[in-house]
Amino acid sequence: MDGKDFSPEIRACTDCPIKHRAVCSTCGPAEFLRLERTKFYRSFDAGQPVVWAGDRLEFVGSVVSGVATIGQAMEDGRTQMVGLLFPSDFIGRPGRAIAQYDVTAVSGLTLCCFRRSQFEQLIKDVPRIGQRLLEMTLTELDAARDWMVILGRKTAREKTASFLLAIARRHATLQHGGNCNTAVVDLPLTRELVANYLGLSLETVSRTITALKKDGIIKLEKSRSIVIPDVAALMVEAGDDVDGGVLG
Amino acid sequence: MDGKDFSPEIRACTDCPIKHRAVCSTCGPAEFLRLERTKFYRSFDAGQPVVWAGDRLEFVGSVVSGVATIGQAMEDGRTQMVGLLFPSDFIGRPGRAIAQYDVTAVSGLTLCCFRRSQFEQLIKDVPRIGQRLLEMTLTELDAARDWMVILGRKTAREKTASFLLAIARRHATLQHGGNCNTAVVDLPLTRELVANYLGLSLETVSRTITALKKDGIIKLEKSRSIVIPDVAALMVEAGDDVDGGVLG
DNA sequence: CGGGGGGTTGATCTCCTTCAATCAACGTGG
DNA sequence: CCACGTTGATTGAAGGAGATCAACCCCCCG
Repeated sequence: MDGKDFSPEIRACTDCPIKHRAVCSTCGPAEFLRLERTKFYRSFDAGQPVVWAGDRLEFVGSVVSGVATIGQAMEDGRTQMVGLLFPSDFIGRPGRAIAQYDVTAVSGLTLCCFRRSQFEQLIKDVPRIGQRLLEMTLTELDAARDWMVILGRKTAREKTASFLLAIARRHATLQHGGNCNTAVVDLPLTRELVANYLGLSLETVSRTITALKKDGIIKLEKSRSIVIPDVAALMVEAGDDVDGGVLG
Repeated sequence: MDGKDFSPEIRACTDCPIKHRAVCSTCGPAEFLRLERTKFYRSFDAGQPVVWAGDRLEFVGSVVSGVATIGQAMEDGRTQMVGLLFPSDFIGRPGRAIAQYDVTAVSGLTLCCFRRSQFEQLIKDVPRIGQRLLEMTLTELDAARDWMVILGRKTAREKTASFLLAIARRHATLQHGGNCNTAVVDLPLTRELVANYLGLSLETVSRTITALKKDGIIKLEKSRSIVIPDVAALMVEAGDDVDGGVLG
């Protein structure tokens, strides 16, 4: 319920950068008109909370730009990240008034929001929106389960490699168009947040990245800008099947 | 694609033990008629695979009775359980032909199934089924995220306590009707499978259960039958907020 | 009686955490 | 322009939680 209340200039849905992937991606012109009447934008500065676990959340929305984290804190201060939100990802849950997790803006963040009650009605009126949300939620569930394998069974090195690959899959600037075996990753997170995601200490993350660098698996341009000269080699480090596919 | 092909006696949906919680719980009499025309039952013995990751899965379905696990294996043999399926839980994903995870029957298992193609049509025709599936999937996603916290940040003792509580929440025979602070849990899983769920070794699970017993937090009737004399005390061990609520 | 699955317990080792110091980059105000 | 404080990152040393290897027990069943 914090965050800046001013809206960026209202944008037409047809110009929206996330229209092909977001929850609204199956909408037609008539439905966009309805969305445009009820949607509103919210922006958050880096570090600002979008909502705390346990608070009421009266809106749902899509990330238009920026990155946010979904996390949970234990009383003694331990924290675990349980999701990472990139543009087109969805925040909030229809049918639930109380947030289950902390959501925090990592970088500057802009959301395209709807009042929860209105969105619930929207789902009833426009089944394809509900279908799209189901599709997205099933994908999220698979991602969460993949993450459970990483958290439960992988070593620090495998965890770190897996993380770099996951970011690469969503964010990478691919080089060498041909085989696409080289990638450049700009980490949106600090070492501490990466550790938080991987269930490690930040020191271990730092050491592991250094080790991967020493072994020639990655190169650091800056501490947040990482070159992967051989994606397949990194996949081996991640302990995944290297089933031929590059950046899955 | 294994499993016994004979069906148990076909059951009327109105007599079905899971009709109040399963994906069909929002259906009316007319919709039940349609389900009854297309549904079929499948049974699996304890230990049998329902489907392997990577295999085609041409049906979706609900657990009618028994328990199944969702898991993933790494090439070197490490495995991590990513879900536990009890009666009324849903298996399979509309829109996906290839299973993402291994599903295995833990005890004798009976599923109420639909051909995937037919179920996809069903969702289009009957929006409330899709809505119910969305609801269930969102709940699963929250459960998966809670599990990520357990896997990433909790100690062996906290993990074990959390697991016992989770089973208690779904399975417990409550005693002392008044305050409901005592519960009896019948573990559906071996120590090995519990370890698999918690991202631990089976030895650590065994030691931790012994330790909890020595500390009076739990009592063992048999190795699979566990008495929780004071649920609140176990919640403290789990490292969760003991926000008053008993068995959430 | 033998065999096997499930469970417990012990000894050792190792990977990761913890605590701590140091460093690099960056901005700010004197 | 340079001291400084701050934030993020790296590196080192020590300790511990849990894995691993291995023995043993218990109970059921053939």
